[in-house]
Amino acid sequence: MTIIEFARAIGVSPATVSRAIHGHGRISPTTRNRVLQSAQELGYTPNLNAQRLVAGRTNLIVLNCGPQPCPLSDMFFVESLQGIQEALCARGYGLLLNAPGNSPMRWVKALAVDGVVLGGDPGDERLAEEIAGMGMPCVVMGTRPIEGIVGVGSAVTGLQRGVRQVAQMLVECGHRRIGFITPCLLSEVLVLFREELARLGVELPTDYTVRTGVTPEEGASAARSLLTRSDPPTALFTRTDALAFGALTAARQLGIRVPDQLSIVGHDDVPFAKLTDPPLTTVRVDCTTEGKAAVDILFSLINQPGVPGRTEIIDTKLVMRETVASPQRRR
Amino acid sequence: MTIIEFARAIGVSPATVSRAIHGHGRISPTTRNRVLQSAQELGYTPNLNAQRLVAGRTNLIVLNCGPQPCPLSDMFFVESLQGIQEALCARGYGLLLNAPGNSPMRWVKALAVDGVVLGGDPGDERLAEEIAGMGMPCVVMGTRPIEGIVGVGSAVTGLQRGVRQVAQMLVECGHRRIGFITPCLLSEVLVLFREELARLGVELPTDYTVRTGVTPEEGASAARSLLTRSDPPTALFTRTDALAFGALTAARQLGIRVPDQLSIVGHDDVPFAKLTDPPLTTVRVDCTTEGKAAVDILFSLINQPGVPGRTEIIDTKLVMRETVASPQRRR
DNA sequence: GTGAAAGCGCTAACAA
DNA sequence: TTGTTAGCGCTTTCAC
Repeated sequence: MTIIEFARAIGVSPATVSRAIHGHGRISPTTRNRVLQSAQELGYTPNLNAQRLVAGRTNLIVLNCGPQPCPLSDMFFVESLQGIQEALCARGYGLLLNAPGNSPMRWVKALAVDGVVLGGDPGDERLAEEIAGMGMPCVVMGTRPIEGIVGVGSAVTGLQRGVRQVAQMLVECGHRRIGFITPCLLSEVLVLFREELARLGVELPTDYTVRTGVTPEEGASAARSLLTRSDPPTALFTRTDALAFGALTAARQLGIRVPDQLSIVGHDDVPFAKLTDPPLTTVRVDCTTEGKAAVDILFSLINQPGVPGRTEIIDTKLVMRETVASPQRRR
Repeated sequence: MTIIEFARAIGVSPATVSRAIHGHGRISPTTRNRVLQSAQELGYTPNLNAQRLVAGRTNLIVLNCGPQPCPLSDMFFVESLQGIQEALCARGYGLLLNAPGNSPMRWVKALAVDGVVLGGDPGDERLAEEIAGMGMPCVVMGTRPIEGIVGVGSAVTGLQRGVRQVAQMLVECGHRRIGFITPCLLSEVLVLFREELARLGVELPTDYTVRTGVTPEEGASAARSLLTRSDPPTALFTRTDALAFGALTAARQLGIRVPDQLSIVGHDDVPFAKLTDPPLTTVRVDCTTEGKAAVDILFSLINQPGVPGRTEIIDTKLVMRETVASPQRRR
């Protein structure tokens, strides 16, 4: 049913119907109520596409997520989604999910959305500029903000707090020989960790850091190489929980008790982290808040175009569970 | 830039531009190429909202997912998404994600989508009828199909195969006293499992089945209650992997070696199932295929309205890992 | 093979 | 307070 048919059916003009539905424009409460009730009864709902065409707004946001599947980013993805949907919902907005591998520019160019959230992949920087260049607001998530560009905001994870807390906690517990395992070539977490340890007077030698893959198996072998040294570390910090799972396995196989003889700390707090045996002490990344912040920033950009978006940093934090204790002599 | 501005800029009529872009209608290859190239150069893209208004089609599907967050359905959700996006993408369609807690009718009534995929929650049956009643095609996922309704199709997980395989495999291994743990009041899996065991001549007594919560902790205590009996089961089958994780922990705490002294089989094959120690033997649910099937069925409904949609059943299957062995005497 | 013009369903400026 | 009407940007008959 179109607005004309509906208006005719209840004996008013289309304009009156529109006014009744939107609430603005002068209209008598009586008419308004009558129209609203009739709409209910006759099941009239405005055609969203027509509304969008005339309004030049879609009340839609597109989320661009990286090339899935990756078990890790999957988790981050789902959690972000919670926050994004919540914030969107509160404003009557809908969420379009861009297909992995496709460019979100498709939606931007066709004016099919009012803004875009970039999930935080390498390459997002260039993408953000391009999007903003077309006058479409955009916000990046992930780990490194984009600043100073008109129409681009950032809601990112601040890795520093959690990593510092790990360093402090480990040192306070009495650990001095600490190992670090990462899948990255250049790990920001490693840099921060080493920095903070140094500040606390503890050195993290290069040969106590090992670079490996992303699977637990690879984490296990990395841990093994560290733990079978003549002067093994008393604690292990891994860049991801998956690697920590492997470390846990390696320790068990070597007959090293966790946490008594070896402390292990993961990073990311994936759902399974609390299910390991013992439950993994790790660093929580609050993607839900990050998603919510991203949308909040996006809306401030939508409502006030022409300015650089702000940057919000969501700090990580240490979650104490049961894989850390003061070091004891092995054997 | 509108089609009129663009057409004027390159010295043709809007109609010609439209024909060039869509490829149908009579148009000379020369003009077509010229228009296409100019569009590229000048950056003209048709306004999607206008296209949708005039076409009466949106090239958009809405996915309705249940009330999140639930760690389990989250996994299913992400996996389904892969299949859904893939199938959608292949047809040039986009995906709208309905916010949890909101009714997808919002999009249906406003003609903002061409079809809907229901994630598979209780209540979907009524919803499906309502949606189809408005002439909008719809497909349910999940575990129980909806059949015989015009405009409604189903792509569901068939639990039977995997469960049968578990029963057969366990019995073949020599297990006769088998325990079952579930969070459900009425578990279809339990029914199927008991049935198949009976067929194989093995009884599953009521007091070897325990109903508990969804967390691993609850799984652990359920397992403990079974394992501390005077005649404990030699194998445990749990309705979910999370419960199996708990069973694994319980066994370890009781000093029972898995799989030598106790076999454990989970269900769902969540990502972490392969990360347990030892890796969990479980039943795989192929949500990606299910999502893909759902979209395929939805499109057949979109292209041929007025008929009941077909039902596709995606069978589960046993994934052998390392938590099952032939039973040995404990102690 | 190409252009002119009518409408898709809605909103908002303007009239009444 | 309400109705009339001119677009929003596009596609698609229908002439040419």
